[in-house]
Amino acid sequence: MEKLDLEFYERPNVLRIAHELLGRLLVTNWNGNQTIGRIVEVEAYDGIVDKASHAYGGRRTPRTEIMYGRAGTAYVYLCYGLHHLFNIVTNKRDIPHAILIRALEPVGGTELMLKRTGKPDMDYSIASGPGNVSKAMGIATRHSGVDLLGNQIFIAEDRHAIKKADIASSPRIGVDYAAEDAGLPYRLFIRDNPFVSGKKKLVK
DNA sequence: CTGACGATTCACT
DNA sequence: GTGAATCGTCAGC
Repeated sequence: MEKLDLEFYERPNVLRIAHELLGRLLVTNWNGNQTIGRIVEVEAYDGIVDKASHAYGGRRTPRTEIMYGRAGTAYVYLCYGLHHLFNIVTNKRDIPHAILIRALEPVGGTELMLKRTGKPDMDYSIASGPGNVSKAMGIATRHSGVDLLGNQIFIAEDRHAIKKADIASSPRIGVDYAAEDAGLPYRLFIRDNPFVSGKKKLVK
């Protein structure tokens, strides 16, 4: 499996990268256990100009500092005290772009995913929604800062390219606080994929 | 030091 | 549709 490289992550257009992440494989690897999921839903966060981003207005805190670092790094944070949300840092240093992975279609290590999530059987919800993605993949806040060019967590190329026509967009979920930016179509997902989270309300 | 709250999920009405 | 779970983070004192 070929990893996506630094050039891929360092590019300036976060929406373009988000588009290109769809259909690719997220891999986690630790304690001799590997899990693999195809990325079917993402959200782009456009740095300091984006009111929905933790880095809006150039806000820097110990937690968000990761986003100002090198592209191709994991940014994981705890949401609502219980959910670990996994993001990918993009663009050059000091430009805090990030992409939230919101849903995966299980590809490998499904037994382990079932064990981690406590589900008796495989179903569409196993890695649907950002909290469930992390749970199924075994990702937690302690992985914030992990290098995606390494072997623990990485994104792999995949032969099957996603056609542009198969990608749909909508406003992002749970960012109503972001005023005029709340309506931006920065949530991207593979049309008709049953693992995509939420209700189906297509924008285009 | 303190309190308010979140890029959510799930069970329940 | 509504509400509880649950705790690290951060602004404000």
